[in-house]
Amino acid sequence: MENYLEAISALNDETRVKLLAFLDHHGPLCVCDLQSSLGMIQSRLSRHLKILKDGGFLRVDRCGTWAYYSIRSPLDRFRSEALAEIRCLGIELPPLVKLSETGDCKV
Amino acid sequence: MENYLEAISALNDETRVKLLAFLDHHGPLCVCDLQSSLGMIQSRLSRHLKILKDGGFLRVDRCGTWAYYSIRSPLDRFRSEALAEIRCLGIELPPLVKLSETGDCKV
DNA sequence: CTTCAATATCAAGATATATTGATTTATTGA
DNA sequence: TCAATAAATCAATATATCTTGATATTGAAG
Repeated sequence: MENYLEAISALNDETRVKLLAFLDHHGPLCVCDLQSSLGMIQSRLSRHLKILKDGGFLRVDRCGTWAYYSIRSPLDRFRSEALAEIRCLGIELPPLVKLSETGDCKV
Repeated sequence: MENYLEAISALNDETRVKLLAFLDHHGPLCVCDLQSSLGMIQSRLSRHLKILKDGGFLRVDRCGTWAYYSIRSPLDRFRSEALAEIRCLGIELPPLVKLSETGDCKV
C-alpha cells in the first residue's frame, strides 16, 4: 500500500507527468538539460526528480558533477502501465535543448 | 491530461483506495452502510465518494433518499488497470455492516 | 404542509504539497 | 588548496487537500 501510494502521489502532479513523458521520449538527460528544455528553475526540477525517483519511476546515473536521469528499467507492472497511459495522453513536448554539449551549462 | 489527473488524484488517498476496494468487493452499497462498515463520519465519506465518482471510478443510483454507490462499468483501460492493481494490494477489508436492512440506519 | 431520515454541501481549521531564492554539498580542474 | 560548476537541500511562503461539525437539500410518510 505504501509503495502503491508513493507511485500514485508521484504521478499526481502535472509537472511530473510532463517530466516523465519528456524523459521517456528523450532518454537519459542531466538536470541542466532538463532545466533548459523545460524552463524550470533548478531547485524545483530537482525536487520533482527526487519524487519521481523515490516513487520508483526514475534512476540516476552520476558522472562527475552531472546527474543523468532516465526511466528506471525494469518498471513493475503498475508503473509500466502508468507510463503506457502517459504515452497515450499525447502530451506536447517542448524541444530538447542540450546545454550540456554547448558549453553553456552554468546553472 | 485533465481526465488523467482527475483519475490519479482520486486514487491519491489511502481512504479512497480502501473505499474502492471495499465497494469492489461488496458491490453496491448505500452511504449509511459504508459509514457503519468503515467507521467514517458521513460528511467525510460523502466527500470521498464524490471525488471517486467525479474521478470516473464510481456510479450512484438513487433510490428514494438512499444513494447506492458502486464501481462504474465499464471502466476505461487506465481505471480498470488501477482497480486491478488495487485488488493485488491485499488490502484488509473490515466486515460489511448493513444497517440499511436492520432498521438502525439513523445517521 | 410538516416532519424525519439519508445524503450533500459549506465553513473553519489542520495538514500536506508546491514554488522560490538562498545555501550547502560534491566534484572537477587550476 | 582553492575556485567554479552541477545538483541537492533548506527555509519561507503560497496553495491545495483533508477532517470535522453545522447546515442545506431532497424524498417519503403522516
